[in-house]
Amino acid sequence: MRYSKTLIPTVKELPADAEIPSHQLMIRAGLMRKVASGTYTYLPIGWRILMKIMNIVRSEMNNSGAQEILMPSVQPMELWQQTGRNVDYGPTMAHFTDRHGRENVLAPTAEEVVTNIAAGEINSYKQMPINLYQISFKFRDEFRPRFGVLRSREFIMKDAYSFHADEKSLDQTYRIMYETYKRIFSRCGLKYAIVEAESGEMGGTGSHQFTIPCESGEDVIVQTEDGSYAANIEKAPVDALLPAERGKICKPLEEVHTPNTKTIGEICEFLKVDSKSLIKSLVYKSEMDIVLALVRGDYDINPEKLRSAVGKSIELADENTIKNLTDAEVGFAGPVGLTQKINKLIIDHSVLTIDAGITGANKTDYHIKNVVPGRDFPIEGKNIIVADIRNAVPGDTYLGKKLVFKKGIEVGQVFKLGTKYSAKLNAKFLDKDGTEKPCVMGCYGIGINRIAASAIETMYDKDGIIWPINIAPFEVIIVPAGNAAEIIAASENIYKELTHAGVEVLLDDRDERGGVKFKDADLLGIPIRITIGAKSLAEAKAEIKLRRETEITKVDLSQIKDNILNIIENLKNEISA
RNA sequence: CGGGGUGUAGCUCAGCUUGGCUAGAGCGUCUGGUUUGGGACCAGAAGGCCGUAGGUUCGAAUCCUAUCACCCCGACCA
Repeated sequence: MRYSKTLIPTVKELPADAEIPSHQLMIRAGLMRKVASGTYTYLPIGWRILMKIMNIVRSEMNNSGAQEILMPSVQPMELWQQTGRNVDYGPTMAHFTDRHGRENVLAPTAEEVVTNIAAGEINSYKQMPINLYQISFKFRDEFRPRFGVLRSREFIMKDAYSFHADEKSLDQTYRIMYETYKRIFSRCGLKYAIVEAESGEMGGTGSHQFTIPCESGEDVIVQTEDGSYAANIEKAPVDALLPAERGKICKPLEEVHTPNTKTIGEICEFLKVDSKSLIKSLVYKSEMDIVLALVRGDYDINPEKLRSAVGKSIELADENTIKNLTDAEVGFAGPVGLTQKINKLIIDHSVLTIDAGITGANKTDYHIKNVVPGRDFPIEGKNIIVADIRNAVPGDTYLGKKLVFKKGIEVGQVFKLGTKYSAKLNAKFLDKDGTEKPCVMGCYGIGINRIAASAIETMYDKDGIIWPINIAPFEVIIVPAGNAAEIIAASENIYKELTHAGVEVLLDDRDERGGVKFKDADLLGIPIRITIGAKSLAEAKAEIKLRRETEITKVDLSQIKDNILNIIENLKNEISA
C-alpha cells in the first residue's frame, strides 16, 4: 500500500482526552478517531489491525471445530424478558421502540438469540456438541466509558456458544476453547495470565478469564506468591483469620450517641477507634428474602462471594426496606436484636476476630459498644452462615500462601453456563434414553479491540507503538530517504518484489523529508523498516532495521527479499514458540 | 446518578479574574522560494456564530441563568 494514498492522520501533540498510552497512541498513530463518548471510527490502519486480529481468532476458532454465524445487533426485547436479563443488565442495555411500538435491544451479547436458534434447530443429542460463534459489534451503555477502546460503548466481540447433551461434553469443549484461547493470545503476541473468575450475571458453574497484566488494567488479579493459583478479585478466596478467644472480655452492651456518623470513617473518627473493631452490617435483598451481611469494618464485602454464599442473586436493599427493618435511618443497622427479623445472616470470618466490637444500634444516631459475636448475636444456627464474603486485600493468604495483586486487562473469558438459558428459552433435545432435556451450554468471548489496545499497553516506547508482527498493520515499511530518481526507483522495485512475494508492505512515497517519515514509521510501529538512501544505494545496498531494536543492517539490494522473508519467518516463529 | 473540570481555528491551548480597540499563539493546511537521513527555514495566505439558548449592559469570549457535549474522581462500605 502507498502511504501517499492512504488516510493515516498522525499527530504530534497529545490528544487532550486520552490518558493511557494505548488511547494516546491509537489517536496519534491515526488508527482511529472518536465519534462520541465511547464510540470510535477506525481509520484504515486501525481497521487493518482489527482485521488481522479477527483473522487469527477466526482461523483458530474454525480449527477448533466452531462454526461462524452472524446474528443481528438489534434483538427483540421479548427474548431478553424470557431470561430476565433485561432486568439484570439494567441501564447498561440500550433499547428503543420501533415504529410498530415494539421494544428492541442493541445487543450487548447474544445468548438469547443463539439459544433461540438452538431451540428451533437442535432436537437430538446427535446434533451435539455444536459450537457457534460470530464476530460482531456489541453495544453496552457503560455508566462511564473510558480509556479509549478499553471501556468503550461499542466494541467488537467474538462470542461463541456451545451446546451439549451433558456436562461431560461441555467440559470437553470448554477445555478445547481454553486451549484455543491460549493459542489465539499467543499468536497475537500477548503475554497473558489465566485466572479463575466468577461467572457473575452470566450465571453458570465455572469460568476462566484471560487477562493481560499491565498498569492500565481495570481488573484486579490475585495470585498466590508461587503462582500456583490465580483468580480475579471478584472470586479470589482468602484463608479465614484466627478467631478471637471468647469470654476474655465480657463488658455489657453499651449504647453510644453517634450523631451523623453514617460511614465507617465517620464512626472511627467520632469514637476514636480503629475500623478493625467495627462490625459493618449491610442489608441485602434476595428475591423475597432479607439478608444481613456482616464484615469487619476494615474490609469490603465482595458481592460475588456473598451471592454464592446466599445461593441466589442478591442486591443491596433500598432505603425504605432498611428503614422498615431497622426502624432507623440508613447507616445505623446492626445484627443485635435484628436476627429474628431477617431471613438470613451471613457472617464473614473476619467478624469472628472481634472480641468486643461496635455496630449500629438500629436506632438513628446510635451505635452499640462491647458487642460480642456469639453472645449478642448468634453465629451459628439455622439460616446463619459463616463464610468468606469479603474482598482479598494485600496481607491475606490463601492455602497458607501470601497473595499478590496485579492489574490486568480482561481480553477473554470462558464460561460454563449450564442450562440457565436453554431451560428458560426452551432449548430442549431428545436424549439417547428418549427423555427430553435442556441443552447444556458454554459461552466464550474475546474483546477484539481490547487485544489491540493491550498489545499497545504492553509494547510501546517514547517514539510510538511496537507491534508484534502477527497483528501489525504491515510487516514492512519502506522509507525512501531522499527524492533522487535512483532512490525512488530502488524503493519501487523493492516494494514490487516484496509485495509479489506476499509480504505486507507500506511504501512511504510521500514528498516529505526523511525525518518526518522516520518519525511516522516509529509511531506506526511497523516491525521492519527498510531505508533506501543515497549513501547505501551507492554500494547497491539498503538498510534494514527492526522497530524494537536500534541496530541497522546493510543488505545488498539483490538480497533484500530473501533477507526480509527470513526476518518475518523468524519473528513469527518467535511468537509461536 | 453524586462531586469536580473543560468547551475559543483542523489539533494543542492563551485571553475571561477587573466587560470596551481588528479575538491571539504554536502545530497543521495552502502559495512561492531555500532545503532534504530523525517531526526544516524564510515570505505570504486561508481558516472563528468564542458549545447552544436566553438574560444583564450603551457594549459580552469575558458577568448571570438554563441547556448540551466532553473529560476526571466516585458510585455495595450505609
